[in-house]
Amino acid sequence: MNPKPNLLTQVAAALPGLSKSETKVAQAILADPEAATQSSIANLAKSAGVSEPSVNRFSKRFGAKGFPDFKIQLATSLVSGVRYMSQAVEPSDDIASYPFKLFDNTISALILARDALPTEAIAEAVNLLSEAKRIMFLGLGTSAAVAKDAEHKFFRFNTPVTTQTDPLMLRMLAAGGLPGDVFFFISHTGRTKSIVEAAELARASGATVIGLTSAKSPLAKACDCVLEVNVTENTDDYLPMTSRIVQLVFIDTLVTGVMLRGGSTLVEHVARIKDSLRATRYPVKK
Amino acid sequence: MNPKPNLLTQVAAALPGLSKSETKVAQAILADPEAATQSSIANLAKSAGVSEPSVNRFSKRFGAKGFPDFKIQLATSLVSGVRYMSQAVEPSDDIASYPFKLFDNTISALILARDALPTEAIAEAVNLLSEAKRIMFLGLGTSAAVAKDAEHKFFRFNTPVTTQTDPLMLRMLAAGGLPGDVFFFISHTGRTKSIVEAAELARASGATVIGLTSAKSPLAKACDCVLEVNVTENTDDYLPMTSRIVQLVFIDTLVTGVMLRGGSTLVEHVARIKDSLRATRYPVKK
DNA sequence: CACCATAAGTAATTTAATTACATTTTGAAA
DNA sequence: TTTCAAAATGTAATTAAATTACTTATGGTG
Repeated sequence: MNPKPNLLTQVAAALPGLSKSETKVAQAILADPEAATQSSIANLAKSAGVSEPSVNRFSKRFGAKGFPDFKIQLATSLVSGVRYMSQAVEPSDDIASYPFKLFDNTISALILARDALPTEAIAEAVNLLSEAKRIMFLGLGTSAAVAKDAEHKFFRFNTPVTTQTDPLMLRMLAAGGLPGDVFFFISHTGRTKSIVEAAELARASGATVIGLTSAKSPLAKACDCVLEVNVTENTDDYLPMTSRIVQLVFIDTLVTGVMLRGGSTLVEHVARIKDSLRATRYPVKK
Repeated sequence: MNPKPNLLTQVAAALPGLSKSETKVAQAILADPEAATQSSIANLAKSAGVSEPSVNRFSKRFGAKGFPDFKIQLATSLVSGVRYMSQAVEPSDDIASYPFKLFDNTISALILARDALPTEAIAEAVNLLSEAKRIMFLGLGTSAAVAKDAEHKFFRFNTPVTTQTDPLMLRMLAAGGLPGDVFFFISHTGRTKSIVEAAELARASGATVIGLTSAKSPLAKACDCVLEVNVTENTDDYLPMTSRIVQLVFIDTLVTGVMLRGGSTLVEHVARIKDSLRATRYPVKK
């Protein structure tokens, strides 16, 4: 549950300290780990040129209950990743477990999101954003931080971009939308009244409305283009965590899409802006 | 590329078409896949309430050579992975590749960060934050969004919390620090002058200074407690992306740590605050 | 060079998994 | 509703795999 250094790495690292026949076993495993997970103890013993108990002892040395257990651990370590569907944080968790659970949960959420990416919608959103005369990123609460991040990234392009969290300003902004404006609404639930109403106003005003939200939500219904993020937060007692991370990677995706679409001209423009920050930092000494 | 037929998913998907005892086996596996990879065929048969050959037949139905082979495939599927060290986005990338690259890069960064988590520093930061009389989250640029997110989460606790991005205000705030104040600085590079100077001022004023930054940076040197985030951005031509995601998961970790430390009292407090938001949303219709 | 400690192997034993076969259940047709 | 065949499941025997107990070999040290 805690730091689980890759078993294969561990075997490689332990090599120098191993005895003669254990070295043979280690080499046989390292030579073809995939095959090792498939073979019987007899098989592996033979291909390593040692006896079966040697393989068994080898397995135990690496913390396994026996050879079959070792094979399972090995199989697991061959995939660089995370335990799927890790559990929610519980009151009994301590420093050795909850940070890892949080990372694992986040990673799992990203993997799920990646496996269900709405590429067409992304492509469309990139087009809309690239051609926008003006962009508004709008979110409240947790999503306000996401909107701010989006603003910060899009600010580097040539298009005017703003965020707004005051609900009254939001309404006025939306009501005053014009063709060419892109209103980008961010809401995990897609049910926040001010946001949904603003989206409806914006749409009625003739502007383009994009939503980064969950499918079939009221907000989704009010949008021209919906970027569906379906994340099941498994943290009822605690705070929502993973959804905004997925939202942010969506923002990254859009930024990248706009950059790619803009070509070298835009890349240079952004580079110039980035350079302007150099003077604000202490230089890295060689 | 993307869709990996996850064995666990396959089992879940096949459920409706399974026979009575196969369903039992499937349910037993789905109930605790982790345990299934550890148990013998007899064990699993017992906990599913079926005979051993049923389990064996079940295994074969899912394409395994036998039960041990099934266990290995299952163990593998419990780890959902990413191609380790995926590449940077290139101008030649299109909609079918760059979104996946971005997700993969982010996931890889999180995996690396998880494998190098500074647990002691996290524990210390949790203690400091839990006991703070006042907390300031301070970051500029991209990190401002992270600070905002942190503010939003810590706002739900009992402790006063603020953010600030105006460099002059920052200086004044830092200079006016008092014992019991916690200044939490966020900076990927750890070299932003205003931030480093503010950290030094805050420290001199007697407040506690925590830094979420990269190791050995000027900012790190000015802190009482450093949360090291070492992310190598592999996006020189494009924009920094992954570091702030890792920072955010660190924030999540700290929030969770404070919650756990606060116990049920704090959990209830936060739940009450969360409830207050209900009225702002359209209800979910049944 | 004798001794102990460690390493490795052999063979017996135990445990686990599979197969062959018997029994039960199910569902369709008479 | 009865009957029968096909599918599903279980029982028990068999085979395969892994482990343990024990023996032999190796290497370093007094």
